[in-house]
Amino acid sequence: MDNSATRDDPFSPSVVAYDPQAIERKWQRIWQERGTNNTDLQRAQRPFYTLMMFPYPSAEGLHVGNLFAFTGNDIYGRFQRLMGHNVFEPLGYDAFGIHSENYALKVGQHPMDLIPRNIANFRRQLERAGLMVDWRYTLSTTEPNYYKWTQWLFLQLLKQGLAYKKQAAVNWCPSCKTVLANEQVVGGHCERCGTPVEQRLLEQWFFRISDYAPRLLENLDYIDWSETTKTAQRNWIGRSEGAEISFATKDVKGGECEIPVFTTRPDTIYGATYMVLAPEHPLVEQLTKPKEKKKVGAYREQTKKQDIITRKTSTEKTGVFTGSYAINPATEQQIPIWVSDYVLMEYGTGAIMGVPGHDQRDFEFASKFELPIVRVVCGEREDANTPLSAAFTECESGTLVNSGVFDGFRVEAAKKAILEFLARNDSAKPIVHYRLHDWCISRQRYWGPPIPIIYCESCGTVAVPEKDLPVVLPFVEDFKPDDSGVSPLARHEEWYRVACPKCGKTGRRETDVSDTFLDSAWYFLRYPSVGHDDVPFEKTVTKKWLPVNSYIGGNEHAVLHLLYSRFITMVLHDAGMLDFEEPFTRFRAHGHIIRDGAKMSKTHGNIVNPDEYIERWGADAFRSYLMFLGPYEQGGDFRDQSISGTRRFLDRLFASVQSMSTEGKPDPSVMRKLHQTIRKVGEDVPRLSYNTAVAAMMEYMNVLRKGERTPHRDEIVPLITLVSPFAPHIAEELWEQTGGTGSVFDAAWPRLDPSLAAEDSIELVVQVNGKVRSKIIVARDIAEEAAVVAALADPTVAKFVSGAPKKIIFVPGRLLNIVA
RNA sequence: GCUCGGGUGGCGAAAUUGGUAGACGCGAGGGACUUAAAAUCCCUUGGGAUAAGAUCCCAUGCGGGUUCGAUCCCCGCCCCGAGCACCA
Repeated sequence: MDNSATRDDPFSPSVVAYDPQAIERKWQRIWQERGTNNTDLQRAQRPFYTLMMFPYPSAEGLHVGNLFAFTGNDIYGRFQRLMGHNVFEPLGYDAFGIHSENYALKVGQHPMDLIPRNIANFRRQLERAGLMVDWRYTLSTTEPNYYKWTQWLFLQLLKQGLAYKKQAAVNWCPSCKTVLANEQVVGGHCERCGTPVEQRLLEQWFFRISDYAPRLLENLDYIDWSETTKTAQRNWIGRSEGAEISFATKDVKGGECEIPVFTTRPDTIYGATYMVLAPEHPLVEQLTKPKEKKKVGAYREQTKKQDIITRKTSTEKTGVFTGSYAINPATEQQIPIWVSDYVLMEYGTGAIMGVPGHDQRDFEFASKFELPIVRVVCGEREDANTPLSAAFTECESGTLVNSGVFDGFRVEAAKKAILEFLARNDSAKPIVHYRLHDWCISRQRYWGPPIPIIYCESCGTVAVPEKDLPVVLPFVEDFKPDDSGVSPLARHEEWYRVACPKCGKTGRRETDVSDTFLDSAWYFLRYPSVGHDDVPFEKTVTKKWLPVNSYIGGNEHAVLHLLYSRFITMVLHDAGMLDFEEPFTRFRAHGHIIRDGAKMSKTHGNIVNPDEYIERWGADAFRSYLMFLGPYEQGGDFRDQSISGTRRFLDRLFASVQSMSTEGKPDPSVMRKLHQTIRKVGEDVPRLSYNTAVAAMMEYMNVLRKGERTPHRDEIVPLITLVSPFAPHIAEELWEQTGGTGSVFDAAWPRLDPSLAAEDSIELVVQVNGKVRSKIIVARDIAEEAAVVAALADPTVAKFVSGAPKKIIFVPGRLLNIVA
């Protein structure tokens, strides 16, 4: 749109048209000069901390997805400020990690050069978007005075016994000879060269998040979070109640041996016709009979080679027999012990009882290797004697068969009874398992905070003393991962060769860096304490500002980032450093925007560059459009054409203020609509119904201008405040023009007068047999009898009613239904 | 396969979750202003019957059900999106 014609029109010099570029520049300058967006953290009376997910500063610049997220947060924050809170709205950069590193590799530049440039560009774009960010408290995870405390955090976990080292598999590309992150593995193949990915075992650092599984799960019941996010976390934590049952066996040397298995279906024990161990199970070695050694050994080698993803997704069952047998504690029969990769070492005990009749995976395995399939549960409409063609997994309708004394028990009762029966000789106990496994924080990479550990020949693993932090990530020219399987830092002896802090002998630094998710697991604690260089988070300021009051972000972080943040907060709470254990009081997941029906991507060529749109339409119109295009929590479809709608709305708002009258009195019916709008917007914004809030304001604008009337000052001034969270620049300008003092954001939200908002007559819907036949205007508080009389007086209603009505349904103030 | 979203005009979407289906916006059509165009302003805009703005019928992915009344609740399907994925 080009409004230069109107602006320069010599025939209407008195009319000043809305010029977003000029207004936005002006107010961004004023905000900066006056410190409008700054929050006095010490003196704040009603602190309110709004948090948005900090972006990864990519070289491409700000994505509309970022802006969609930030604008939604900003509106919420600005609204809270208008409601009288001292709002703190910080923003920083999540600049470490594989993303940045890969991009740097691709363009052949160093991340240490690249990142500051990207951050500067982001900062410029973010300021143009008109966010109420207090930039004095910004941070980047790549700054040594930030990651110093990330390393400190690692040391705290180490101290608590929550950090430990173990062997774990990583993705390995044999062609590129490098460790791959999960996102670099596409369908089991290396993203870059297409070679099938293998597993490699490396010593890595882990955090015991699984110790916190019960608490991470239980607290979900009381925190005010989007249900979708809570559900995702519940599934990820994956609590299952079941039993651990021991199967007795003899090892190759004839010694007694017990193999515990985990099952959620102890009721099906009579149908356990074989047993399976994970290939990595420690007992495989001693259970494999000499003549099976070769086969089993080869199978274990083969599964080790397979990459993690194809192993987990292949449907064809494979496996080998060990030659040994175990005793089913219920039937006391011998059952063969197999090894198969469909059993995972990470879950349960790494061993299962095979119940092919009632588990589809076991059914497939048993069918393939011709193991006996016994039915022990029967559905209501089933014949217990017909052979199974698939596993019968229904629980509710099942009754036990072929299960000795338990025949006839219902599944739920049988679970309990069989468990009690087995517990008598200690071969079973009830147990709860979680699928959440420990958090691997080691990365064999360059672009991250070095893990603060020194390995000493005589002292072993030694923590870097806190006074020596940060362990600064050195600038190295060759940061590309290589075939060594360890971090590029391991090529720099001058860096890793250090004296042991304990004994002074030669030591070697840990050369792995930590996971980016560790950087982001505590950044919200840091913001209010930026500037306190001697502590990670300062005591009084933390007490005042945390936990975070409002956090709005994408659900793609529902499990990783949000769960890790909760875990870290709990750990710090337990260490006595925080007095709360949940970091985010309220969390809302926003949706995602697509464009012209497709996800935005380079290949589709439908990426929106915010700069161009802000240039063309103004930040205010662009922000408002992003909020208007669909329900915020669901996202929506971005269409270029539609932006003109929100822009026109702002044009009209601007024009109406220029031409408003200050004489006479406001129209009572317009004032009624105004108060209805104040109510509607005030209700919609807190629940993130931004699209309907904008619609309500547009509707009011239509009322204001209906029949080319000139709006009165009192009718329009409150609308400026309603619009301000969405379109802050134009609101400030109009606030100033209408004689407001200071910033509109330091004024108050318009006071709602419910009596002014109330209608005295209403449109009552009249139905006959549930079909709308008429609408009659009646007093708001009309009684049922009077309403029936009025309705029957209406000829179209009367037409459908013959004789006395059978029934009357009356919804006061709304609807009357006559059942004839 | 499992879990969570979602399916409503030409399009993005509303409907205070059992009470007027389609608010608001885009687009489209018509008109005013203009030499003209753009911009702006006004009117129309789910489909059908009808001389009609009166009135009636049909319509919220499909098929049933509950109810005076269903976009909303229940049962059985189909499609789209996102995430998880051999978790015993």
